[in-house]
Amino acid sequence: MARMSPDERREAIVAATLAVMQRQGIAATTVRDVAAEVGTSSGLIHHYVDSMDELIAEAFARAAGDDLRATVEAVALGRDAIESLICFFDSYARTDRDSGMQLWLDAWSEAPRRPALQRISRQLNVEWQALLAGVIDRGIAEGSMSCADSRAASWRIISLLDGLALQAVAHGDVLSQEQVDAWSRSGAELELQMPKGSLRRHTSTRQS
Amino acid sequence: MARMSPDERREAIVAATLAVMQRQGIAATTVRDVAAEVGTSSGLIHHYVDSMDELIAEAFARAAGDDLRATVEAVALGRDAIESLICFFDSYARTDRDSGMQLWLDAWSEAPRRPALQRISRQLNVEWQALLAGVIDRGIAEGSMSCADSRAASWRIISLLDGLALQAVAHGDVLSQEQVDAWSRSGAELELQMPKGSLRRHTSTRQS
DNA sequence: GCCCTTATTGGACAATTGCGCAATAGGGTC
DNA sequence: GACCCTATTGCGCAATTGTCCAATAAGGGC
Repeated sequence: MARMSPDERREAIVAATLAVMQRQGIAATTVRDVAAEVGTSSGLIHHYVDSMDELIAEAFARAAGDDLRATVEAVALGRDAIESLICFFDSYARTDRDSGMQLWLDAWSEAPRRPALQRISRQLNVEWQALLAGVIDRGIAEGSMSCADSRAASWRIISLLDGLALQAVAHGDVLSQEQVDAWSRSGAELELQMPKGSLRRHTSTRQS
Repeated sequence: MARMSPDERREAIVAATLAVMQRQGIAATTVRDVAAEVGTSSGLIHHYVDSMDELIAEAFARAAGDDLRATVEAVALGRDAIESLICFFDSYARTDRDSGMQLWLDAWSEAPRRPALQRISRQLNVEWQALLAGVIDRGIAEGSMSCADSRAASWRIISLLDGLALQAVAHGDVLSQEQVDAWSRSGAELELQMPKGSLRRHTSTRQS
């Protein structure tokens, strides 16, 4: 294989790891599979990475972090809290849930045995909740949303999103993506005492 | 090891498998670990079970099925829908969430690669939703609950429970069991348009 | 064009996996 | 007490795993 600069190579390895993880699951991701995906030998992987755990954690952090950052940027576009919340749901729905949520499931499952993965997933999850809590607080200040406890509300909404997305991945034939998306939004409307339909899809119907 | 009747032995093997699964996670459960837990040789395990996948699926079905049955019985004790729903939450809270939910996470994660496990988890999950939907429909008929779409409501509440329990397992230091329990109940009250506090804990404060 | 750094190779290594099989032994039946 | 069925053993086998390492070659600085 052609010689590459360390930065490029490392990038390629992380990207390949992510691809294998999405295809085969975290538990079934092996050094040799990653090497084959990059198109190099297995020894090269360990030349750039100390251990498999570290590599997996880094690839997960990349994927999940990108999703979060995209949603943070989407939320920032909203002129008021309601628009931000709509952008939040739009961005959340746009991410590739099937592979994205399966990755999260794998991460939660493997976390007790992979400390690096546990740290990353905890941190990102709290950031998701904090992002949502910020929007809710703004909505309360603007008078467009109302709830007894914004921390409880944000955790409940995040949990609802996780739970519903989880069902869609695990039982795709029972619940459709559209149902999950619609139910997520109406659940948030209920939680924040907003008029029905306030959170209806905003962007054009772009589907991954 | 003492010779046992096939039924007893099979029972012991499934029980041991469950113990190992809860201790080490589904992915890290090996034939030899199970054999050591039973106190026999590894060969004996395969004398009773065709494959590891089958054994894992059976052990999971046992554990998760028992939890579901316990809740079904608890719900049956309620004289009206509200009591039944309280019993539902009481029973749900009483189960050992830490190991129970971790088992579910493992199952969802492994499902794509273990057909037997996928079938069981799908079936049980739908039964949970059906159980809750039945209570809600009764509540609507009795006039004590109200919602636009009972199917949507039951899926949302189930998803909320899953999502919150998941957070408690994955981030036990951020969310406490008590918070999760309280937030689950208040979420259901909101969803079903019931007065605040309607679903407060019913049984004596028994904690696992 | 030489040389030294280092990216890259390809296989060795020990540990672990699920599964199979021939041998052993325990217990119920006659 | 002899016998037969089968529960039980303990090891072997092939495949797979993460990790390591000596050898190779590519490419940039002089």
